[in-house]
This record gives sequence, C-alpha cells and structure tokens, in this order.
Amino acid sequence: MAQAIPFRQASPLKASCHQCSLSNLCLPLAVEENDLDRLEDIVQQGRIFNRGEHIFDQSTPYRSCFAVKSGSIKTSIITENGEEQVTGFFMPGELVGLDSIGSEHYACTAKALERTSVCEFPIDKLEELTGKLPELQHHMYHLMSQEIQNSHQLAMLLSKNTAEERIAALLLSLSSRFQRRRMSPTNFSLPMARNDIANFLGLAVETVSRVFTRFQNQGIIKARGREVELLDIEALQMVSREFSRQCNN
Amino acid sequence: MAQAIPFRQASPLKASCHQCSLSNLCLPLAVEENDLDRLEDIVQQGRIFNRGEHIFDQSTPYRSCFAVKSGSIKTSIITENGEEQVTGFFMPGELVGLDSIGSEHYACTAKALERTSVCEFPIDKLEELTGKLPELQHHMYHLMSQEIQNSHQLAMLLSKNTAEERIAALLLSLSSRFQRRRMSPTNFSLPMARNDIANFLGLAVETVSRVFTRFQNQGIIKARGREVELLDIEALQMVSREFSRQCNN
DNA sequence: GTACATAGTTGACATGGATCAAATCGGACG
DNA sequence: CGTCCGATTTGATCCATGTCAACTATGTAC
Repeated sequence: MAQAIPFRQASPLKASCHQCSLSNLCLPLAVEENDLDRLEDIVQQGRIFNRGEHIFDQSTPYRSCFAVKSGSIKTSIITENGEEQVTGFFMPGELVGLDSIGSEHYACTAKALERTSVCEFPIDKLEELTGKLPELQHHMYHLMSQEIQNSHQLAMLLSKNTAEERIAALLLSLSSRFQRRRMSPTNFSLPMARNDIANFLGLAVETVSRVFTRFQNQGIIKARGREVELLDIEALQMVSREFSRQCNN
Repeated sequence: MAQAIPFRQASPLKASCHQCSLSNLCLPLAVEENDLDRLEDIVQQGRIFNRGEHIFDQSTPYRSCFAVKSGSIKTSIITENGEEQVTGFFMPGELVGLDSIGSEHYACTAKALERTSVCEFPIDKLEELTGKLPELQHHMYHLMSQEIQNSHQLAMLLSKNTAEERIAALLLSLSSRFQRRRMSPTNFSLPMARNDIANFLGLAVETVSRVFTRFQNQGIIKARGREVELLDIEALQMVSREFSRQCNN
C-alpha cells in the first residue's frame, strides 16, 4: 500500500490532503480544490498508534476528532459499574469522535485495533472553518446525522434481530466498507476480536463463534480465525433481512 | 397551561422566541439576546398536529427540523420488510429531525402522540444562520452529538439490560425530562402507549405490562393506564444500574 | 346507553441465547 | 522448539422473555 512514494515514510506533521488516497472518503470530499489548503492548515497528520493504544479516553476534555488513515479503531463506553459497550468500529476514511463534538468531554474511548495512523482535526479550528465553508459545515451535519442513523440501525438490530441476522449484517457492513476502499468485498481479515464483535452486537462470544461455524457449515462463508471469505453474499443478505444499507456504524 | 395569555390563542406565523417559556431549553438557549431576532426571522411558529398526524415522513425530502412546543412526538423507522422501530420520544423544548440534517431525505417518520404544536426551522436557513452564529453552530453540534450518545445509551440498554432495567431507565429518563420543564418528576402521564414503549425498548408488550405490575407490587411505582407515580425513585435507580444520566433520548 | 374497536393485562408454554465448563488453537517469547 | 496465556471453539444446561391465547378495561361512534 505504501510502495508508491518510497521516501516519504516519515511524513511531516503537516502533509497533504491533496495527495491522500482517502480524500474521496474523508473530509476533503466536501471541500473544493481551492479551499483544500485551509483544511490542510488545521489538520495534524501522521500520528501513529500501536495496537491497544488509546487515541482518546472517555471523560477527558474534548480536543479533536480524528480521521482514520490506515488501520482501524474501536470506540466503547464504560458504565459506572464497569461494563463496556463497544459503540463502533472505524476504518480508513472514517471519522472518530463525532459523538462528542460540541461536548466538553469525550463520550467514549477510542482504541487502536491494530497499528493505526490517524489525522487529527482540532475541534476549535474545525468549528471555525466549518463556519466559513458552508459545504464543509453541511458535510459535518451529514456525517453526524449519518452516525445517528447508524446508531439507530444498531439499536434496531439489537432489539429485533437474531444472532445470525446481526452477524450477517455486520459482515455485510464490513464488506461494503472494504469495497468502498476498492478492496475485496468478499475476502478480508476482521480487524476486531470475536469478543468485540460479541460485545458490539449484544451477544455472548460463544454465540458469535457458533454462528460463524454454522455459516461455514452452510457454505455461506469461510473463516479461519480473523480471515474471512464471503462465499455467498446473497445468502447473507437473505439472512440479514434488514438489508443493511450500510447498517451499523 | 394555556391560561396565561388568553387572547393569543391563534398565534401569528412569526411569533416570539423572546416570550417562549421554553427558550431556556430550545435553540434560543445558545443565542445571545441581540441575535435572537435572527433566529425568530427564520422560525415558523405555531403549526399544530392532532394525535396520530405525521410531522414528516421517512424518505420524503428533508426540509426542516422541528422543536416541540407542546405535546409530544415519537419517531420511528420502517424497514424494507415493514417492521417498525421506535427511535425516540420528544417532549417540549426538544428538537426532532436531527438524525437527517445534511441528508437529502428524512431518515424517520415523526408522529404526534397527542395534540402537539411545533416550531419549524427550515434547514437551508438554519444552516445559513449557524454559519454566522458560532455559538449556535456549536450548539447544533452539541445537540447532534448528544443524540448520538443517547442512541448509544439505548443500544447499550438493549444489548445488556433486562426488561426491568430498561423500563426503569425509561421512567427515570421521562422523570428528569419532566423535571427540566419544572413539572413533577414523580407524577406524570405517559405520552406513549405500552406498545410504543415495548417497541422502543425491544420488548414484547406483554413483558412491559408485566414489569409495570411487578414494579407496582413492589411499591416502586403506582400506575393506572398512562398515569404514573414514581413512589421510590431510589429503587428505580437501583434497578436501572445503568444510572441513566439522561440515558435514552 | 350500547356496541365495537383498540389498548392493556394475565396465564401457559416454548425457545434462543446466556452461562458454566472444558477442550483446543494460536501466537509471543524465552 | 517448548511453554504459557489469551482467544476461540464446542458441549450441556438453564432461564428470561417471546409467543399464543384468552380475558378485561377503556374509549369512541352512533
């Protein structure tokens, strides 16, 4: 993936949205060519996190939202009694931290699921900029409302659907998100552990495991550990009657 | 409730945020006295809906978001296979339609649960205004992120909590929202049917009914139809260990 | 007031998925 | 290359809640 520009390995703090391969997914999507510089002016690029490291922590003062550049992130909230709820998974091109914009503190914790690099958008500067660029403001509204909708879809999945339906929906969601990045929609490796899947979907790990093997026996998927191959997408869509537009998260 | 201003029954289309009793809850909250006129300029006041009437419909072009002035509203989404999922209940001072801002179409349907009056904020004008008033923009971000958080709390409730916990959390949420409006937090009438509660909380109606009677037998609440009295709030908070900051929507 | 429709309650029973327990796999590290 | 620990899988059992069915209460129209 990083073979194109051999000598830019250690990228400067302020690098280029112009050259980013994700510019058609990320915020630049909403910004005209002329104004792209202004977005570049406020973004801090190139921060890298190892697996398990926190990008930000629940209840700490809100500073920035982050775009995933490579790798993947999970967000979760911890309740007073210590239970964790995974609220989302984020892949390259997606924005993390929208659930706390306009709040004093982060509403969740964001954790790198693998070695992950992000671009950081300091919120004060971003708000200032969205005040000046109506299309960017519009896009922020759009992204946030999308996040609300995703969350509603998740709530729906949790309250109305069986274990099989939930897992089918998740697989399809991941599939379409890989496809959007021009990667194989049928052949990918899950960034998250079974445990995270279970938590996210409101299931026990054991149930997740069982459904995976059941799907495998039915010839719908092939799974070895985190490597997954979707053999019969149509069947998955049938299982997940909730035709998962882009469904959860 | 409407006895204070006897002759203003049929209010003019452009009436006053200045005089509105909800101005400390609604959008004016974020606008300085001087700028309030500009908000008044874009708001269309006084639309009234009877019980069961739709404020807007899923998949129709997005035009406006609405503030509840009196009465109450439920929002729900309908899936391809015709299932309904109630996504929220909205009471006076709260904004409906944030889940679709920035989208082309409404993501849900909003329905009056009783005779309900609303103020309408046309989205193009609102976006224009938020571009000019940074505090208002900030507040919009805040409201939307709040909505994401609420939805995550709901997802959490649905995936981790028992029927009793869910219902306790809902009662507490309603209680605190009545209190915010300076109404009794212990003595109120539910704006929604058991059916809506069940759907919202991912339960069967029968289960809702049973939990209500169980709570009643334990002396935690008193319920006759939609009239509810919370006899022991502490007990409710114990049941809903998910201490429901403001919990679900 | 009577009647019909809708909303709510209660009971009996079935079941999907949680829970507990144990075995196996996989990968990091010396 | 063996060891150890977490992740995953598999099996057996139990229970909260869904489902089906019947009954009651409430309210609305004539």
